[in-house]
Amino acid sequence: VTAWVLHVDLDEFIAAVEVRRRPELAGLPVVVGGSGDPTARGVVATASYAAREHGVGSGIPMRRALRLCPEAVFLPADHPAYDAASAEVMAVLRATGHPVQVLGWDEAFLGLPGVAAAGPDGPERVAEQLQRDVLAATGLHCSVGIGDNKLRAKIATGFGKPRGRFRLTEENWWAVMGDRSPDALWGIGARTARKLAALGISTVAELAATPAQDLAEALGPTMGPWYRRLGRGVDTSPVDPTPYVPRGLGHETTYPTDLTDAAEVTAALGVLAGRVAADLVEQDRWAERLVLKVRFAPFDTRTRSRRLAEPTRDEEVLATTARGLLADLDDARPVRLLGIRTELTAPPKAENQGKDPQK
DNA sequence: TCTGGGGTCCTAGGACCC
DNA sequence: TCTGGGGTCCTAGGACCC
Repeated sequence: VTAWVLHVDLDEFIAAVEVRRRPELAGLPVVVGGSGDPTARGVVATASYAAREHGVGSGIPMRRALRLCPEAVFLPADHPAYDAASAEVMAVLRATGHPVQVLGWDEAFLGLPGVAAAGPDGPERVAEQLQRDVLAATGLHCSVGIGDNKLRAKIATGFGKPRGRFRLTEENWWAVMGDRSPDALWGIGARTARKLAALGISTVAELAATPAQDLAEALGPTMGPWYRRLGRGVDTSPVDPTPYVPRGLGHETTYPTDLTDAAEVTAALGVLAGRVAADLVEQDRWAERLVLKVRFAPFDTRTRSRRLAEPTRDEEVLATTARGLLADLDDARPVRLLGIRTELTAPPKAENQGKDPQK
């Protein structure tokens, strides 16, 4: 039985990885995103804390980041470097022997059985040791949320940043969360918060007190009741250490300048199909459905999808299918973005995993 | 807000079948 | 056919997260 859940989240992960290999950047405003050129199209992936003091944050356009903080060091995203650093961190977490559920490059849940947290200081001791171990092994700082379930642990982390810990349980849930806006919850964003506000629900406590049926009618039979559970901090899902198996795979590109020529668009779809096919081969997976995404200038986005006649990883089949879907749109406006995503067939049964998929 | 790229899951309407 | 009800699949789009 799991007594506690820890949520480990690296502090300014991408910026920290860049600073780690270029120590002269320590303490400076560092902004990573897009091509690294702050005058080109792209948004900020991560900003160092020094850059955040100028108002630069994840998701804002690089051009705006340049205006807010002209002295910042701008760098392109280097995915292989972040993959490698992430693997170092996850290895430290797994070395504890506790189940680890990876959420992304820089986050994971750990399940602590009762005995591991039975000491006089509870799970804080385990969290502190983890922070020391991660720092010693990787040079990276992290924050840890401590909860009686995954939802509360995940939310708690934000209150512990940077380099700290915070405990959020049934006991202090209402004191900490009750008066906050519902979008403080993991799973409720700006759009849903606005819909809730229109229903007269503007705090977590009000959300928790709303009958599930009212929420189901307004927000859907699955989502409505789920939002109510979020409001109460209820989450029964286990820490699941099963290795992640992707269900889809794709690539998309926002072009430096809009594509206006049909031949250019045709060629660009060929490039995307080639990247997707290469990944399918590399990961030994098969596509059974293809989704074409087109963003016409200035920002009107359409998708068209088609089930493939048979599972494929053939570049030409993907390109031809995507071009056919584009032709169906019958729209000659300039193109800002093209994307090809595939949905994958179930992977071949792993033989020596020792995992029971039913469990 | 001149607005990235990689994902996941849910919803709703229509087709199709019995 | 002036057509009931239920189930499943397909497709487009929405919302969220890192």
